[in-house]
Amino acid sequence: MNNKSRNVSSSVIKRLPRYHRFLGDLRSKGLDRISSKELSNLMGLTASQIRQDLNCFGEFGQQGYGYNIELLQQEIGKILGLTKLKKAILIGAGHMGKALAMHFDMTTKGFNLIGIFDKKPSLSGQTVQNLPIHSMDRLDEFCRENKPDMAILCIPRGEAHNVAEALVNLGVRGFWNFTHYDLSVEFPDICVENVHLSDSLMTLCYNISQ
Amino acid sequence: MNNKSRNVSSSVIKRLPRYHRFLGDLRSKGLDRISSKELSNLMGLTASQIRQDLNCFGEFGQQGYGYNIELLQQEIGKILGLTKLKKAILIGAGHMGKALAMHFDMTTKGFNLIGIFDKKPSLSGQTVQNLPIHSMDRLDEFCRENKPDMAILCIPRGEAHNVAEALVNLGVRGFWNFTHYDLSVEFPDICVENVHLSDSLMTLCYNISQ
DNA sequence: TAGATTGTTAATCGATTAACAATC
DNA sequence: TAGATTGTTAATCGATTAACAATC
Repeated sequence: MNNKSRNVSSSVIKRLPRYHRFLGDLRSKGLDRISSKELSNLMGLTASQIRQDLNCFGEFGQQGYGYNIELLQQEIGKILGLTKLKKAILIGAGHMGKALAMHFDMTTKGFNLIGIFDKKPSLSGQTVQNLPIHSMDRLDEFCRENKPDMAILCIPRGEAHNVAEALVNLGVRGFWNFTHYDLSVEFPDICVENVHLSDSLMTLCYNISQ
Repeated sequence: MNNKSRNVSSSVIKRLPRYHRFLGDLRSKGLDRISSKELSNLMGLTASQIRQDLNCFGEFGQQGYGYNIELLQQEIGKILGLTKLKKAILIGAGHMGKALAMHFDMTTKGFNLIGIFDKKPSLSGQTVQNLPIHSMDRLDEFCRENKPDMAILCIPRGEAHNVAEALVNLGVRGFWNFTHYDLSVEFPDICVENVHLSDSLMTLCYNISQ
């Protein structure tokens, strides 16, 4: 990785996946190069911002030419860490959990799903995407053996605290958090990415109401 | 509604649902009042920010006392527009769509789900939460009759553009967008709230990789 | 070479934090 | 009244945009 400076602001980081996606689109259209100006028009940003963002990590362009699309996408992938797959487990195999396990390709986003857990005994033994659903009793043993890096929390809010605490103690360093529980206040050193659907829908509600 | 000034920044708006949630928690613990200082500790913010945020909309506190929890939650609910239910339709009844329709209470977030559509003929006639799944052929007629305000897009990315365009022409003013397609560039006047799961997971990947 | 476009510095804008008078 | 805490103004900080010299 090519980080110039260590601390890149989270505003910049959150734009990287979107750059990655747009560059992928351009690539699949068979295009080779693009200027920051053209890309900015496409994405609804300023060219300045794109250049600033990229320069947090290195010099990927060429004066007078622009950026090589394939190269730039690969570089952003490397920066994001997509190339080195990390191990993820899913806690909670309800509708949301199953939907993620079955229809969401995590391997192109840096993760390998290696285990699924649910506290409901009736689910134990079922398989989703060739992975058996384990009982929660086996979580401890499984984590000690397989050392997952990240856990996807698709459980009711009331269970989030205890499950998260157990997982942190078992070495899990990040959560993809679908519960309505705020893990980041409690575990400031752990990486948490929240998918707070309620918050998102309420924000939409506000905007539509205006 | 009590908006002092018209244009409240989106940074502020995006914090409102979280305030609403924390106030609900406090309420369910039977508490009556809280100061901005106490709330800031709980939420991991500064007291200043909380007071600044709230003062975009009115004066809800009392010097020397703090804020009445129940009252403040209600006020924030009103500001967000949760009290007046808007009509939503769901496009795409795959795993994600079904999970939302079955396990996500939209009525507490300002929306009423009034229709479900899927292009797959085999799903037509099935019901989810007492709502029949309609064929996409019926979308036009349904919208003219029922005038939905918002559409939840749980469809493949390739279909997003056409479906969204049709819905905008039918009067839909907002999208809860689960596709990996950027609607906001194309429809700048329409409210779009994106749930880009891929982007979210990649961001987590970056943070874990550091 | 001339034109285009980068990388980077400087200027602007907006958001967060600090401070404090007003007041319950 | 004295203590607490708001609402609000001023100061700071960070992020975005503009400008331009460097250079392909």
